[in-house]
This record gives sequence, C-alpha cells and structure tokens, in this order.
Amino acid sequence: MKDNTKLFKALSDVNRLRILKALQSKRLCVCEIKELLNLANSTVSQHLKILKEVGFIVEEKEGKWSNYLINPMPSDARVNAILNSLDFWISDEDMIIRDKKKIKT
Amino acid sequence: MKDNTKLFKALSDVNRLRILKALQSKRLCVCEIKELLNLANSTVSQHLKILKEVGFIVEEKEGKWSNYLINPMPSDARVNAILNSLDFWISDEDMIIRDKKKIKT
DNA sequence: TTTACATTTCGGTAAATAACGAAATGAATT
DNA sequence: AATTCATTTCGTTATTTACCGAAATGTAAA
Repeated sequence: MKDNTKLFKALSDVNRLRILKALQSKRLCVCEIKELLNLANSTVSQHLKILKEVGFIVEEKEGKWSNYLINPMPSDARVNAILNSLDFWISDEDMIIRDKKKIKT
Repeated sequence: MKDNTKLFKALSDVNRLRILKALQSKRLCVCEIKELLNLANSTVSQHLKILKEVGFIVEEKEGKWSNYLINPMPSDARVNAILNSLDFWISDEDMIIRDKKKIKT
C-alpha cells in the first residue's frame, strides 16, 4: 500500500510541484532550483530525491553539476500519465508563471 | 497553489485510498467504514471530510445514517479522471482485496 | 420532548514531514 | 594529491497530519 500512496505523496508538496513545472521549461541543476525556490540546497536535494525515487525526474551528471530533467520514459504508467499532461494535473497559477519567467532569464 | 496540492494530499493516505476503493463496491456509512478500517469514527469522519472537500465522494443523508459514495459527477476534471480509472491509479493490492471481500459479507 | 443511535467537533498526543546549517562526500581541474 | 565547487547526508527543530476519547450535535422514533 506504501506504493500506492508514494506517488501522491511526492505530488503533495508545493515546492515539488514547482520543481516539476520548472523542469518543463528546461533541465536545471540543484543550484538553479535552489535559487528559484529560495530554499537551502539540502532541502532542494531532498525534494529532488523524492521526485527521482518515484520516477518523475532523472538525474544526469555533467562534470560537477547534477542536472535534473523530466523523466523521458517513466516505467510507472501513472507517472507517465501525469507527465504527459502535466498542465492538466498541475495548473499554471501565479507562482508557477512567475517561476517560468524567472527561468527564461 | 494550495489547490494544486490538495488533490494529491487527499490521496496520500492509506486509509483514504482504502475508503475510495471500498466505495467502488457500494455506498457505505461511517460506521461500516469504521469497522472496515478499525479506526475511531472521529478519525473516519475526518478522512471522509477530506475526500468530500476535494470532491471524490458525496454524502447522502438517510435517516440517522450518512451514506458516502463515489461522486457520480465531479466538477474537477482531475478528480473525474482519477475516479474514471480508479483501478489504474490505485492498484488492488492485498489489503484492498481483503477489504472488498469483507464488504461482501 | 425524551430516548436512542449515528455522526461531527474539540482538545490533546504521537508520528510524519519539511526545513535549516554544518559536516561529509563526489568529481573535475590544477 | 590537493583544491574547489556542487551536492548529499546528518542532527535538530518547527510544522503538519493522523489518531483517539469525550463531549456536542443531529435525526428519527418512542
């Protein structure tokens, strides 16, 4: 049953939703996400770990940076369903729109 | 943003998932759910409130009983999507199968 | 209107989750 | 190998969530 709730728990936090939506624009490293959310990077790291464990995102090491991106081929069908229509599941409200603008710069 | 997480938070608890799946079989009153989950009815009542607020279930008063059932026409498209393929989103593992058997008797 | 039963609200406690800073680890460059 | 910078892990604290029993509320029948 753990498994059933795990997916939803991953999506139950504002900051994790912001991360997912931000990664729609482009891949980001921990330090960029930290900047965006204004959180300690240990905190960001934790959030990323949770999203990664469920399969929403994947990590790609590049030199000293870890880049995170939306998982291009999730094995879990539910994760796949959500990622395929992320805008349906997580609506673009103010904060997220602001995040996206910030990412462009 | 509250709104975005609220739906997922509602689905982040084992007992609430069990309730949803149990209601697939048939409408149930608080006392029956209490029996099924082995929780105090104040606790069950809280869980039902949360599921109701998001629109997963509706209440129908009948005499001294409140019956709860899967919302037949949810206004939120995401709630609708989940309820329409509940077995996809919440897999039938052991505990839920046991619950369903218990409901039959 | 009293009784009986179901449900909800209230107050408080235990457990889970999110946050931080500091220390530890990892990886590429010097 | 030492340095540097990014990230992760650790220990702690604050907040949120789940749970209970008791008291309050609601509803139908006596």
